[in-house]
Amino acid sequence: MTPEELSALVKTTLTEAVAAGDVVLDSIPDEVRVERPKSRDHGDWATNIALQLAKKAGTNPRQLAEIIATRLNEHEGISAVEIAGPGFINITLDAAAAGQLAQQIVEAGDSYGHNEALVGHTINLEYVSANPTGPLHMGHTRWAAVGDAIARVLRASGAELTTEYYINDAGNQMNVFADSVLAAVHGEPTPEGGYPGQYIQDLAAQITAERPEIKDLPRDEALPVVRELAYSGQLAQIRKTLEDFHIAFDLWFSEKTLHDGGKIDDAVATLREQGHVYDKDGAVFLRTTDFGDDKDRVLIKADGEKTYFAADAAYYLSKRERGFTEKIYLLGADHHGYIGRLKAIAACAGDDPETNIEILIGQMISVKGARLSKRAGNMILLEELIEWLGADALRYTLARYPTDSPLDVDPELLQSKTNDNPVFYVQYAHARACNAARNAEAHGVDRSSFDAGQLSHEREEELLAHLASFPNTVARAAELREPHRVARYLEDLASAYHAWYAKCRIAPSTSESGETEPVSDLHRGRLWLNDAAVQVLRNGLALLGVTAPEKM
RNA sequence: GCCUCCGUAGCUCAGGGGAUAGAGCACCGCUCUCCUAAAGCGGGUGUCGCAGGUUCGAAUCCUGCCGGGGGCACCA
Repeated sequence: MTPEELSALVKTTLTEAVAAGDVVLDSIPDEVRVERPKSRDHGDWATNIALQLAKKAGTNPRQLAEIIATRLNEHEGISAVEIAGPGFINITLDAAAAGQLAQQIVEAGDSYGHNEALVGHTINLEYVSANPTGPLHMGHTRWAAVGDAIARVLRASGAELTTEYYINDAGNQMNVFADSVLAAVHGEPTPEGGYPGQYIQDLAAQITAERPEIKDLPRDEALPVVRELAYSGQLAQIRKTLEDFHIAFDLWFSEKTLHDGGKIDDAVATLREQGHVYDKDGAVFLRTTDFGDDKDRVLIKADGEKTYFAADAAYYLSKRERGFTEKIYLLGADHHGYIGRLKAIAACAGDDPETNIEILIGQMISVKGARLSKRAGNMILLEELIEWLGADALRYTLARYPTDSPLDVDPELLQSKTNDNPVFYVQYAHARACNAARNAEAHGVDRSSFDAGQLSHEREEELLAHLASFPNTVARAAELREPHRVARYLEDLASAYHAWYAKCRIAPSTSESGETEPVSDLHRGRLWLNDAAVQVLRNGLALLGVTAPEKM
């Protein structure tokens, strides 16, 4: 029996009690929370439902708990129900009812953990969106790892999701970029305010190799060509780095297409119709202060040029037209000033800024002892971090912390192979479990039958309870956009696995006289449980984009 | 000045209004003639920054203060 099934059972019980007139309640909550209590003395699962509803039911919590407990106790699979403290209901399951879960997990396979928490939500998730004027650096890595993990938990929770990378390929910084590369093509120093860094030289060399004639073209003819080649070269390199980080976007959205397609004018017109646009001093403003922004924002400058803000608005409207109910933006802490104006865009467009748009701000990260890149001036590059630390360790570490806390990555820790390095601890549990299964098979243990009641060891109950909590963990991670919960969960699960492994042997043992004990239902049952643990460790790591090695 | 995030064990950090606030590290022991000891088990640690408030109950929610990180553009 899973906690979800138990929760449903408690709810049914409550409904029945109301129908029978034992309890007076206007409404029954949609969801009854069933939790794993901290202390094992408090049973397998506990609910505080009686504490929550006592006042509404016009009774005291213990009395209400008593009514629920009596009815609950009659159900199959429940071995004990106790009322404790102010009115907690503590529930203990039959070993067989708890053990059944192992088989359910194995049968569910990769889909175990998938849930329906976000069914019906059509979500757009935009992240990274680094300018294509340089390589990805450390500032982008956190959102790359966390954003992709969020995407995975959202999908696992039933959301319909599109992930997007917004390419800032219009505007002045592209001209500056092109100027810088062109200067490098001619072997000239970087222009004032241009992009420094060896990568500009590299791009120039690449372009010169492909198109040697560019060097001889007049400047105004060379510039657009260089611009296009440098842009596509840099973007390709960004995509390659993300691929190496095991990240794929559904859509690469070009800002330029907004300009070229007249989408910005359309957006201004739409916002004007909504009554939020005004003209002043020759410029066109959006009255974002109506919705909490600290100042109105310019859409079109007095010189007729469209601002980045105008493109941001047009992009938002594009997302809106494409039918997304929730538009999530992942931004670095340096962009937190954008919250007000982006929310205001949503409000001006007629959306609810509380629900239709979400802006997640990630705090800064640093890496101890990281060497600054020669290639990119003062930056630490994502590609170099991947090469140095490995995609698995990097992704896991970045996804392990809530994004609102600053993070200092310790490379030495990431490379250590002991249990103070969480990614190795979890991966090792998986590899160890795979090895245990191979060993058991070699000793003749098979999966021909499954007797759930065999899994009655204390460590088995503990492991089963952890395995049971996985779907709820995924659902919570998705609802709160907090994938670090999955990582923390995996560490707890790995710990429960190691503890079980130390006490409960899967393969039959050999006595001192050299006789091997016969394979029993206990061995088979444990192999099923081991399979279930392997499955959940793998599924959890997959949500973080981390591999689950079968051997280490 | 305004906005925003943070403050929990010696360190790095978890913690969904619930029971005795938890992990890992560090420190001290113990456990491999059978599955990976890259592991497990035991040992103590707290004015949850401070002060009010909400409630049956607050590390958690609200307000104020103190301390620290980050940010303010007709920039891109």
